[in-house]
Amino acid sequence: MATPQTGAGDPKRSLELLWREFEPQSSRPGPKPRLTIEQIAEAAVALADRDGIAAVNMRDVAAELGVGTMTLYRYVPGKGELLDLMVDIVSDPKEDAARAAGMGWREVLEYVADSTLEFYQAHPWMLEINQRRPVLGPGSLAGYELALTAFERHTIPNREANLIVTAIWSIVTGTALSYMVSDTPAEQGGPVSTEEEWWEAQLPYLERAVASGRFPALGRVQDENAWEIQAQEAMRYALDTFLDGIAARMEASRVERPKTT
Amino acid sequence: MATPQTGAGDPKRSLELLWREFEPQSSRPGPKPRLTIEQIAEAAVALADRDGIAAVNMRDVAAELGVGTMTLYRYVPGKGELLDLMVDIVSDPKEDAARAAGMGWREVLEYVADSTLEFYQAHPWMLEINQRRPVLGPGSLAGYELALTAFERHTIPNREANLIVTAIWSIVTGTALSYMVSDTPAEQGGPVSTEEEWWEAQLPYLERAVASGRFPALGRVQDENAWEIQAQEAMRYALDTFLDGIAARMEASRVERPKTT
DNA sequence: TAATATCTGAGTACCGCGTACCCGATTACT
DNA sequence: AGTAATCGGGTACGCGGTACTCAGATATTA
Repeated sequence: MATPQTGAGDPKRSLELLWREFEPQSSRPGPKPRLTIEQIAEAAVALADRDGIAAVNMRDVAAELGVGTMTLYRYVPGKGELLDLMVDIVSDPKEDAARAAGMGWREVLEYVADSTLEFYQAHPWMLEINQRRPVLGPGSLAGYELALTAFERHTIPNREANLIVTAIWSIVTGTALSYMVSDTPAEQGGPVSTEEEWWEAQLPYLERAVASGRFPALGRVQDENAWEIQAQEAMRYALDTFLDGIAARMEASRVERPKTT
Repeated sequence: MATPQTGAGDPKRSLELLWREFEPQSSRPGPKPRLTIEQIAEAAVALADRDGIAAVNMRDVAAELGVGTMTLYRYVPGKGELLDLMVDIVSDPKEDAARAAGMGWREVLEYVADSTLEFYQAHPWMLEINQRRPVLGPGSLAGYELALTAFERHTIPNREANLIVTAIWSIVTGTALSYMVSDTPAEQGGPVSTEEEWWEAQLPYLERAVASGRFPALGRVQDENAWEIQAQEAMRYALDTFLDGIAARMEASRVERPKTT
């Protein structure tokens, strides 16, 4: 568990946990549980939203809920599985899905991209998590489902639809990673706390590097506000350009073999 | 250090470490160092390439070099700074820069994207690392410099050049994240080791989810080889589409205000 | 209603990892 | 030669994940 990553625990147990709706347990002897899995996940998410993913540990999550540390293990197999659960719960677009109904394909994709960026703003710890081995639960599937609805009334090969959705996810996540250098409160105790201080520390070195002449192209980009770019702007630039390319391609194929609507 | 991320250590000390070329130390009393900073970084990189970033710990890196654990701290302030060093060292495009000379802008950008994908194949642990607070050292700057050379002979506003380079980085990194579900040897001891087993475990749940009717669009994408997509293909699709958009934009601006070459 | 099987909550302890501290050995400058 | 700084590396501590364990509570079954 050194690296917070999805699928770090036993994936079978993660899947059982995420899809627990599939196996409603019958009534059993013994006391009723004091907690629910949802409560634990929400407490962990709240902690992560507030202090970053590094602050999420079993002791503190338990303390947040007013129970002993080991009590959590009655509900969740381990920290790895809890992380998968957190990811799936926040990934659920919930009521967003309804809003996308009736939009055109481009509108839906733009809406998905925008709300994903907002999502990263609300849960910056999602950018700290290594997403290899995604554990697909109801939440993630709902998110993918939402993106796919863009092509509901269009004849796009499934394979291409997948490529498009992945591309958009890449664009949004990539720009979020590049520009959301969030100041997680967790590290405010560290030697350099704010983003501003961060760049300030690097400046003298960058200046010397450019002065050395080893980076001529970089040196030419020193003017104006070339570096003052926000996540929203960078994402929209990449997204718009990409969607222009898609639109051109769709237009071309429509001209090739005309089709009603 | 729970989360392996750049800039986790003291950034000032990281910068001093990365830009150590700026301050060549004069001869000092005491024994000659047995190691060099490069050796340590390379040992750590080799370990990460082989077993993933989670396998990189001070004890094992030291053992790899045949020295005591604490000896490393004579050369490197701490693990966080070592990680920044590893990132910067592998980020250096080295001889790639020469090969890009003379290429057209699109060719350069495609070359950068392709070699970045290969880079992730060689160093999959770079995808496991959280890149917030990038510490800019000579290696990363050289990488950025290489991408910027694409616009050397074109009049593109600096701001836009930045947006394009970032977009390409997002596309490559995003698709790598999505499709390079690498089987890091480190976790081969775990309950599910190969990628195949991984998807196999998820399949029954996905089938039940689709069968439930809650994900109609997903259900429609069940045919053919819609899900069999490789990183290379996904990246090229997104990249080509994006570059098409850029080309169209450049063409439009050239028509607007004609310019020689 | 009584018996029983099972579950809950939580303290204790262990292990892996980063690293602070310390000491003897070594070597350049005066 | 004397001095002072540096090098190697052993020891130990703190933090975080979690295995083990057991007393007490409680829903089901007879």
